[in-house]
Amino acid sequence: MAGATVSGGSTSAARSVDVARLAGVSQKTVSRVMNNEPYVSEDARRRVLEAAGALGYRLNNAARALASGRTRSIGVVSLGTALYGPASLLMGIERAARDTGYAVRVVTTLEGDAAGVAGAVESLLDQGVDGIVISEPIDEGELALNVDVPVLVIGAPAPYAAPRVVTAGVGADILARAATEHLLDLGHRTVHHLAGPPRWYAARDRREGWRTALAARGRIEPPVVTGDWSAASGYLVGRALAEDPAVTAVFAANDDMAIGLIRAVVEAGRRVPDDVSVVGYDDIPVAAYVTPPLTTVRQPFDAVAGEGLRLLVHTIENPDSDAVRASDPPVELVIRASTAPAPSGPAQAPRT
Amino acid sequence: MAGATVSGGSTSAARSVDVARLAGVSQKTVSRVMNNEPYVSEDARRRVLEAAGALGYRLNNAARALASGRTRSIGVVSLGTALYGPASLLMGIERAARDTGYAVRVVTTLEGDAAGVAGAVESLLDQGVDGIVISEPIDEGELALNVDVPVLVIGAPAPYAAPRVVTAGVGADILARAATEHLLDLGHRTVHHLAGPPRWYAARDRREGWRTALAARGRIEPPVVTGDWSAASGYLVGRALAEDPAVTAVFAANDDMAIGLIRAVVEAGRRVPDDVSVVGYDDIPVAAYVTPPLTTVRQPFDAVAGEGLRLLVHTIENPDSDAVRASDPPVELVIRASTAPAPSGPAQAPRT
DNA sequence: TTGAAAGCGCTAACAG
DNA sequence: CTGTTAGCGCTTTCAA
Repeated sequence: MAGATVSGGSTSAARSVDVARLAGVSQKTVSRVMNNEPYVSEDARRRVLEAAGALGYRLNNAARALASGRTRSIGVVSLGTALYGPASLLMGIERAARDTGYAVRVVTTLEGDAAGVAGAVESLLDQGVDGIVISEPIDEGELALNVDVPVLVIGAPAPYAAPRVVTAGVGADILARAATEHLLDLGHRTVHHLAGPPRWYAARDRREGWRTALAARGRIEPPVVTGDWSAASGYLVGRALAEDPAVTAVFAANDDMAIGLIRAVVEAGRRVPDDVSVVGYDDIPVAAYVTPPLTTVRQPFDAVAGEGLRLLVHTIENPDSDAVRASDPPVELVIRASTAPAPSGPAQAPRT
Repeated sequence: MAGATVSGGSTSAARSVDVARLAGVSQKTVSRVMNNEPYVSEDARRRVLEAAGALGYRLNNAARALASGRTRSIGVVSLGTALYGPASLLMGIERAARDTGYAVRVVTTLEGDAAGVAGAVESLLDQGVDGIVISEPIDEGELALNVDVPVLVIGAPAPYAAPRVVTAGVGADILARAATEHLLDLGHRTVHHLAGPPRWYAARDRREGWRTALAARGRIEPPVVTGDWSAASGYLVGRALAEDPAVTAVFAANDDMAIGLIRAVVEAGRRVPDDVSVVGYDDIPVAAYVTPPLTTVRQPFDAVAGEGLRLLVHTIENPDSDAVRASDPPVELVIRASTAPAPSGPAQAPRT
């Protein structure tokens, strides 16, 4: 094909034999040079590099993959939204992958996607990847992935029956617990929870952390209200919380919902944090600047992506190594102005 | 390789010859079936599909690419941040690409990246792609991309000297103009501008639109202050604006900076929108829920990505077609509560 | 409608 | 240190 579509004198892409000819070496030597292999004389190396430059030579990746059986690329399954968490993770993964010399293929899923994560993984496998990253997955039932490449699951306890799985970024429960305790320490009788979609592992973790904190202090556990991560949902389902005078402290499963909730509270005529304290989760870039600045939990997405990818690549390149779990990254409660001591008095000053 | 390394009974991945043997047809017929080519009897097709299923057969993409000269994948150069605009575009591109049957490879750049966009493009070309999307690029000087695949540039007037370039999503100036006029219509004497980094085409477009609107009504053009798209920068550089009593209306180049600016205004003891009106750009998901809800310009990222990608694929598959420019997508000014009539009198007064 | 033969451009052994 | 020989698993002719 190459060259066949070119009508004029335009030269089709140079191949390694062309470089070899020009450099006066064998094709194999060109291959050695391009792959930075040892056992090439400095002189030969120089000549090859020169010839390659002159010809604009570029290794053909398809041929390389076919011959070697390795694609040198990893596939990422990411949620197809611009939500801060998934997007940050995706960017972090790409950067980390590039550092390790792997290219990145991406497939996104949407919630309610018929094919779902399994379909995305299939598609990645069709494309050809040496490893797969599943970022912030949803529980779609015990998924038996028939995968022969290592899989990294970020933000979920590896619900996949795949051969070699590494996990990273699990442990949101600890932070959710810290967030809840912060509110309790402020004197609130109990803490309400505005949860994420129950099928998300991330949502479950945070809910568990909240529940644990409450249980540890013997507080009553109010019914959970559930949103879909969006500020809009935080606003909608938050209206009920906002109007309930018993509610003085809420831990929202992410910052977007926290912001929506705050709006609902404000519109209900109550003040944040004077009447209602709110804690978010993620520390999105605007969190420090909204009104009031949001107390929240900061996740080190880059660190999670980086360490997870390092482990994945290790597993790819050392097929016999055991599956591992990345160490939990340092997380941090960022206290700003959306939380304050519980309103004093009989519990709440009724305002309508 | 396949089979050669397998010592025991472990089966290595099935190849098309294996399927052919099982189905009792030639390898070429398997190829025809897998590619949905015509001229295969229904019976043969069925037998092949059956055998493929039984063997868990999967077309080898590397071999396919090598033999056909087409990779069926497109590369995306995206800014490596979770900023709403770039992230939305990336997700939209992936979705659109999948709809057209192309896989997606991603390379991110960071501002101040030594290699920059050119380096990212190189890396994509090394990986092997049939087309390239450059999303929201930065002006790094007239870039002569030595590229032999079609390029789609989103959000910039194609500063690339590449053979076949399509552009999409250019035209922010019109909306920036509408945003500015909205403020002028509200009775503000003039409108200040909190701009994005000057090297971003998106930032320039918005600034031009603002400038045009001002000029058209003969208003004075106040000095521009510049941020880096982040809420933090909006807050920092916004403090000067916030404290200047002459400032009653500001058009910020994106919502994050608008939010940071509002915080600065509030901290300066002035009210939004009573004393200062603020308009953002992007309509990020929290824009409707921050305090006050933000008047902003909504960009249809999905539509831009979708149409741009359609054109790119068309150009890939019809090499002789002319380079085109996607039609400008419908954009929209969303009026919320961060804008109000100019404070009357020499000082400021409450609004309606 | 089907199949045989000939590569695509590279890496993997194995010799020199 | 360098080259030779075989494929990798497909798609592409071209012939039947």
